[in-house]
Amino acid sequence: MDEKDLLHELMTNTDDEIKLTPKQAKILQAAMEIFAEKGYASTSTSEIAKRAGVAEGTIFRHYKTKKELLLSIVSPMITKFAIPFFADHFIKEVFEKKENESYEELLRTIIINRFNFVKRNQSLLKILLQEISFHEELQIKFKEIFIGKVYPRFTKLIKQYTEQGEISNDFNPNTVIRLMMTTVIGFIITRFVVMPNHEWDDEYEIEQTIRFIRNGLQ
Amino acid sequence: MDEKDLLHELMTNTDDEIKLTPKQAKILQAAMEIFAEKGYASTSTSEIAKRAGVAEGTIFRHYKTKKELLLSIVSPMITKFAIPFFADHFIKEVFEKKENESYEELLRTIIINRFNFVKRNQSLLKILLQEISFHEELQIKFKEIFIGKVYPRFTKLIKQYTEQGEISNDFNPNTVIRLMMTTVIGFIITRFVVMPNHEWDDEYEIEQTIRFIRNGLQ
DNA sequence: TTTTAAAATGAGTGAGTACTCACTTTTATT
DNA sequence: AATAAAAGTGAGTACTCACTCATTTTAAAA
Repeated sequence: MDEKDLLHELMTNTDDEIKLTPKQAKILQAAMEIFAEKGYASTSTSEIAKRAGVAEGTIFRHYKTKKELLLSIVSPMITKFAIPFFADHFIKEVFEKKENESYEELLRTIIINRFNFVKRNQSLLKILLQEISFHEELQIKFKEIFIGKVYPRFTKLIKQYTEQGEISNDFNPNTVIRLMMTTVIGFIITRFVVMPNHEWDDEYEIEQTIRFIRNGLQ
Repeated sequence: MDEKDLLHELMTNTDDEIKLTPKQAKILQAAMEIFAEKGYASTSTSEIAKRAGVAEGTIFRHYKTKKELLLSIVSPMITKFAIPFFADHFIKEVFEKKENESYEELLRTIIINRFNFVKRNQSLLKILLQEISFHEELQIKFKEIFIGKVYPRFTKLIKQYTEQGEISNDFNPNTVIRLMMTTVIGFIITRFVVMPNHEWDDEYEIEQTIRFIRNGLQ
């Protein structure tokens, strides 16, 4: 898992049987591209149909509304981005390191993992960031996953590392979460959204970011 | 300065004479509100006119296009946000602290200063964040100010503090800028855009953010 | 090969859209 | 009070929008 992009995954189910018709896949691909380029509201269904090489009516055969098309593209992104924080399959891979190992390795694993995920799904991240303010369904899904899944597990981890003395207990756990997340997400957004064309030494930046967080919370 | 909001400032010149007609001010206010609520592309000029209590034609008497109206609202925000980093008037206030004083005070002054600025201009920040991806004029203005004004001064400061030993010289100066800015801007965006309704202890969060940056870069 | 259902089509529809312009009202100047 | 300029108006214009639906094409089953 995690080696394919989200769009490809949307097209196949767990047994790799085809779920979508070829035209439907074309529609998703085209919509994703244009939404990322010019935003959901400025994108017309006729333009999507054109780029997908499909009649406009075909879009509405598969998606009742333009908004439903958007949600079918963006919704999975929210879950997938948060998955290492709650899906058991990933937890073993990401969280279950040798006992008492400093959290540096954990931090590194998470950052690299999410870095590569976003690298493969830059357009989707852009669309998500743009549209989450305007569509309540996305906000609800985000809150649901964050409050229900990510936050509790995160809190537990931080308390654990605070007890082990790796994180100073002067910091409120919520503040620790905020600082960690803005640093990591801030890096990823800077890297892929704000300055995607800058020449980055990714390995170096990741290592420095880890150092910054470790020092910062000590 | 800095005690009034940007919109009010747009309405008056330096001598506090009125530059805009009352209807024009109403248009700016209404446009700002609705752009922040539902985004530029989803906002119709008829709706702006309605909320402003004005005929639709009046908008186009003052602004040739809907886009010109957007730019007249958002453009000043870019300059104003960056002003403490280059306008001489502000530099004295923000940067010229006692010599050899640790940069903690500088950091605090900048954060509090920009925090309060955004507090008074939350809608404008939201619009700026939403629209900068789609309007080249805004990107150009941003780059111009950042590369020409903010970046050089920032680099100089960081080199200075690195020589003084307050910032570890293991960090590349550009990486330091990135880490500092994502932490500060990440805090402000979390505070006012992502979770504006959360109960924040602003003073506490600001102090912890300063600590995090200081520790992180040492 | 015939039947059946799903997929795809694209001209058509009514509700907007940004913007114009001939005209009226308000304000400033003499 | 007369004149000119600026501000404001709103019906009208050409066009685009998301979405519909009767019809045709494709693909799978019998």
